[in-house]
Amino acid sequence: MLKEERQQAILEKLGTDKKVTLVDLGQILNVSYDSVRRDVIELEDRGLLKKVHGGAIAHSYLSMKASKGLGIVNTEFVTIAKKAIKLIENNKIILMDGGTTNFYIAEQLPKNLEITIVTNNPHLATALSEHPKIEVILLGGSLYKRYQITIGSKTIQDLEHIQADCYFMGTNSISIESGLAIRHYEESILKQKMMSVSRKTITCVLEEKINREENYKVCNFADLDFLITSLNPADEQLKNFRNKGVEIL
Amino acid sequence: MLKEERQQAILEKLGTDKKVTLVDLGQILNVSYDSVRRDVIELEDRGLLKKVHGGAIAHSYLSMKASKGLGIVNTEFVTIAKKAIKLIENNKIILMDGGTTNFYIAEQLPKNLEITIVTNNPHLATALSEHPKIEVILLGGSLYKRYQITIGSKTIQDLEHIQADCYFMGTNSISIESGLAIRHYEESILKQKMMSVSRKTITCVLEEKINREENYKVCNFADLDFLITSLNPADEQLKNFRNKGVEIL
DNA sequence: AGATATTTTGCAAATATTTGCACAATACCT
DNA sequence: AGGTATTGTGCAAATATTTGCAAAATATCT
Repeated sequence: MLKEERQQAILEKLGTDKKVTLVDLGQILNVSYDSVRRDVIELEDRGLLKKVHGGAIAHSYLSMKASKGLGIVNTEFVTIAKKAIKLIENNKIILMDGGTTNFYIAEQLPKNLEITIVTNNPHLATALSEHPKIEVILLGGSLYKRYQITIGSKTIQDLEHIQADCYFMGTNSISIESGLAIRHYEESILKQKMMSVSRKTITCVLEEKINREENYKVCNFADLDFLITSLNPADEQLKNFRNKGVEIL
Repeated sequence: MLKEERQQAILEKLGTDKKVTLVDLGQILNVSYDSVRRDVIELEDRGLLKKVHGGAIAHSYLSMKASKGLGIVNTEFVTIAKKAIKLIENNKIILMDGGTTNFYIAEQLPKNLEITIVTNNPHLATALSEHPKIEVILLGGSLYKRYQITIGSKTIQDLEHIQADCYFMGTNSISIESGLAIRHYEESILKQKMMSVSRKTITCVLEEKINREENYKVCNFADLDFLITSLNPADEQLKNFRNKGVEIL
């Protein structure tokens, strides 16, 4: 029995049952416990299920899809999150601001990761309650309702005392000429501050945001350390971004 | 049965019933009392429910949302919120901390009220997005997952620059002898700080919390300015609290 | 095709987690 | 106040996981 065949079967099983134990899987598929365990680990790495002690359970969005019949998972998020998570190591201090992509990455972080996440996004903060080992620091300030983040001089002041290892910056647009830019002035200032207190800056962008331009510039493209997209780093669309001292993943 | 499966079942049960006893859970899920007990503790640590003596109840914010949907709201909350809202005037700066009662009051605030709410409760902050005229300031700090509030020296530091008109303090217990006390040390210190930066302190307590005692004292009863309960101010239960310089509503 | 790498698989010992139980301490109820 | 129920702890058995290793299967190269 091929590995892919097994893994497909595991996902199908989870699609109907929502949960399986590794022992069951081993018997059903007629392979060793170890093999199914390794399969499950691989599938978890790809973000296709959630591994738990003794078995696996369907990912919320998979069961969503099955039960409610809505929402095709944006595979872009899955790809981006997987790449992003590779950059995160134990005991690091990670800065994350608002945006859907960051929220998704945070949710997908491995449960055993022991890191500190500093964020100005209260939704992201409370969502991380699911991760017992992650310490969450919420940045204070005025709540900007439209984007559901805190903002303003208080938020910037909170950052004074922080030295983060890396900063996952959400962005609305990225281009070679205009760099990274967003739609809100105060937020652009805040992002600059966040960059300045972080050793590395990483941005994860959806395809639709590449080569777009917005009003308030945050930084030049070359100021980044990593660019993560759902595309293959060799993709044509990323041609202009190469050889600028930014690692493309 | 997988641990996660059990925990999910517990949350689902709570979603519909609002409360469960550990004994019931053990029988329904067909596992030992100890296991469900440990599950409930874990879930509480993640802020997903509230553990009570002998069982668990749905977490404030979840149960609040769920019960509103069903049109069932604890009438105590309604009574308390009406009294509390009378104390709030336009252009005031209001400090509110964690707790179900404050959450309910915040949700019930008139939509045309133009005030600023300062809070260390991210759920309350984001819920106020529904109120376009209310400015929301979120206090930063470490997120204490169990109670879903920010806490610690950062939070206290954020308060340094604030002078509030009134502070709605959540509490776990109130009695004449022991004053107001709660279960968590750091939070008790924070509440003291909040009192010190507010002109008036108001506490809203459910009937069940009257004459109870907890571990960490926040202040004496007489240090309050207003006490709000669902009872008639002339009620027998409040007898001891009269003539102490605290206005009872 | 045949030889050589690479990946996959199953196994076993060392670790770690989960679970149920006992018992003392505490909280609750009438 | 006293009896019962509930908690917090420590413990030991049962289960799971990790890791290294070697055999089998598969892919790669000349």
